[in-house]
Formats: sequence, C-alpha cells, structure tokens
Amino acid sequence: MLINAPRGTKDILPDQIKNWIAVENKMREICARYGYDEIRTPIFEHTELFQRGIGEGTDVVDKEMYTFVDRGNRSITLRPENTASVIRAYLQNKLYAASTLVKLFYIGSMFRYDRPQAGRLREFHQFGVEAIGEGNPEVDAEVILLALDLLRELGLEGLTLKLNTVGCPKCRPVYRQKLTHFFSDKLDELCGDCRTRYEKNPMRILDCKIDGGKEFMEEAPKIKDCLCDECREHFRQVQELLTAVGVEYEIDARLVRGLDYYTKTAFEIRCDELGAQAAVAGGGRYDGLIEELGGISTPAIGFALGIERLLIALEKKDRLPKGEDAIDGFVVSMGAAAYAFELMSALRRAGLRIATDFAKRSMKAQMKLAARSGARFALIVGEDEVRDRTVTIKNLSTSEQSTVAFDDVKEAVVQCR
RNA sequence: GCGGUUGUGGUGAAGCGGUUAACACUCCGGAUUGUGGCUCCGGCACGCAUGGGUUCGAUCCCCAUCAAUCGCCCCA
Repeated sequence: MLINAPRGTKDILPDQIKNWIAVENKMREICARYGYDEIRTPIFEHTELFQRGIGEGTDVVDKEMYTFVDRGNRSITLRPENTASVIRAYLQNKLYAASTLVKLFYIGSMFRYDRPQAGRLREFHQFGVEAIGEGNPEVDAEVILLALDLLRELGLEGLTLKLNTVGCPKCRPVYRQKLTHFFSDKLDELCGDCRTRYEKNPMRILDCKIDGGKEFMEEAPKIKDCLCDECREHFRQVQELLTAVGVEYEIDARLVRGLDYYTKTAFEIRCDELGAQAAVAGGGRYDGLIEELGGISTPAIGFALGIERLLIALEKKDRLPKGEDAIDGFVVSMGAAAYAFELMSALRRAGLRIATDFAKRSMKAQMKLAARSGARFALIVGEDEVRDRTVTIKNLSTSEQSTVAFDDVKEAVVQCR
C-alpha cells in the first residue's frame, strides 16, 4: 500500500517549479524596488504568539491551527500566517533600532486545518509584506500599490481592489455598540451563525452571505458614520493617494478582516478567475498588534497573498512563462561506459549541460532518447572513438556529423550554440 | 465543520452483474550487426481508490473509510 501526502498538502513537481520560481523572482524584484527586505521566520512558534496576535475568538485560532505539545511540554503551533511571527522577530531582534520604518517581506508555507478545496490547502504558501513603524496613509497606499503592481506585472487580469476601514480602538467600540443596538430587535430574522456573531463580532453580520442581502441591512449603521476624526481623515487620505496614482477601488463597507489585529485600512484583492476562493490577497493596518505582543505602541500595515491561488489564476490566463532550457549534448555510448563517463564529466565541468542514459540500451534507443531530450548534439562514443580518443558529434537538427578529438569537443559544441 | 459530485493502467477514457477490462496517447522492445524525429510490428491493469456486505457470481448494487472536486463556512 502506498503512502500518500497528507490531505490538503501538495507536491510541487519539477514541471511546475518554473512557475513558482518565476513568481518568486517577480516578488523579490518588486520588493527590491519598493525597498522591502526579506525575512524568514520559523515555521512553528509558541501557540501563545498566535493566540495573542491573531486573537482568540477568530476562526483561525479557534479551529484551524496545527497545535501540538512537543517533547519539552511546550505548546507549539505551525504558523497559520506570518504577521505575528514577523512582529515577534521584529521585537525580539530589536529591528526598530535600525530605523523608524522597517519594511519586510516573506515567502513561505503556512498551515491551516481547513477543509481542502481548489485554492485552499492545509499547507499553502504566502507572500507578504509588513511595513512597521509608520502610521502615515502613504504607507497604506504604498503597500496596496506594491500588491497591485506585482499582480499586474505577472499579467493577472480581472482584479478588483476592495477597500474599507475598520476603525481603531477609539471608534470601533462605538460602532460595535450601535450595531448591537441595531440588531438587538432583529435577532429572530438572523441566521444561526449570525446570532453567534452578534455576541462575538457583530461586524461580521454585515458580511454574512445569508443575511447580508436582507432589506434591513441597508439601514444598519455604517462604520463611516462612527469613525473618529483621525480614522476618517486617514481613510480619506488613503483614497486620495490611490486616486492620484490612478488606482481604482471599490469601497466595501462589508469588508471585515477576520483577524483581530486589524485597524483602520482593510483591503482585499479579488480575482474573478478564482471561483469560491476569490481573494488572492488581503491585508490592512494593524496599529495595535505590536503593543499586544509586548512592544511599545507602533503602527504597522501589511498584506499577504496566496501563491497557490495566484498560480491558479495565472494558469487560467495562460500567463505563465514557458521557456525550456535546452541541453547541449546527449552522450551515446556503445560499450564505452568509462570513456563516456569521462567525456560527460569533462564537458559538465566545462559548464555544458549534458545528459545521457545509463541503461546500456541499443544505439537506436539511445539516439531516440537523445532526440527526445532536446539536446542539440548527440555525442557518440564506441570502440573506434575510444581507440582514437575522439568523439563523433552529430547535430540533431541538421543531421550533420563529424568526428573530433576528445579535447576539441567542448569547443565544437560551444561554437554551435 | 456542513452539503453535493466523483474515484478504472503513466495519461485521457469505454464498460456498468456473468468468458481473455475496449480504444487512443505515452512508455518499453523490435524491423540484421554503431545512428533519432516518419512508418510498421509486438509488449505493458496479479486488476477497476481501500475495507466490508448483498449475490451462484460484482469494476458495475449497498455501507463505511480515504481522497479529489464544487458550494457553504472561513480566508490567502
């Protein structure tokens, strides 16, 4: 009986790796342009980091974490997202000492115990960016722009930027209270889920697929009417900046980020190619998180992007780079294994890309493999070549063939590149 | 976590209660001894996801499990 990869995990096979590398390269390129430096944090952390950072009561923490007790009796969790870890690293390594604004990005695996479906895996990969230390709306706009530039340059179309503000600890309680008041006499009309949301996080009711469309929702209090002056002004400026650089967006009063640490700006980028899992990227400001994790109050903003989802969308658009890396030569050996091995090694050491077949098949079969391998040359060695210390070179596209001295093979191959 | 659909070789797939599980592609071997891409010939499922059950008999019926997929939920 074969053992398969655990549910919700996937091998990234050789024929796919090009896509990953292309996407990752583009991410690094854009980040360099925007001045973000790469950081890599551990795949697992103390469970408490996520409980405090993401917040108990969120779905991610309450039912989706891979948590276990290690041999030292510590509660450990496979990271379900990377923001909390990056902030932890920022604090632990005192990165704030270097400058007021620290701009970081990461690429790596995240783990969430969820029911798998297309675009949703238990181990998945995120690219993300965190700008820590500056509360100006310019940073919000920059982060959003970075995300859009990345997606655009990768050739993704059908994108929508959704924007909202979720207020701050000053104004959110006010809004929350208004909502609770508003829904208090409508509980009977809400779905079961929403009744629990009413207790835990009434803002989520607005986002509900079942109740969201009901008439009275139109009359529900709007966050924009409850914002404090600071939040209102911040939101206004973010929009102004985006408009100034020609970015289109939709204000979506229902957009509520699922993690507790968000404040002010919240955004999401959706791609209509993606079906149910339409959110490719999402993020927002989280001015309260650093303090929550024991640092001094520091504003920050970031976003994360799901790489698998991105690749799905790119595949549908057929926007991925093709390119095959041709190999230079295929060594065909007729009972001259040692000599062939010597030849192959010498050429590889000289920087050429050389393939061969070790199965000692018939010459015909080897030639077939040579042709299929995409090699430009078949490098044929047999009794004669061993005796004369030569190599027969056959150009596989023109069928021209000649025999040259062992030491001249490299030159002959390179010349025809 | 909830509901629907699906599960036949390397791939795409036919079969749907009863002899050797169709076909195509791929792959492997061969068409005289050291030469490819075309053509021709031949080969490749100890078996129809796994485990039970019904039946004289099951790939085809039933149940469970596992997995994939779609939607819900959540989110990236």
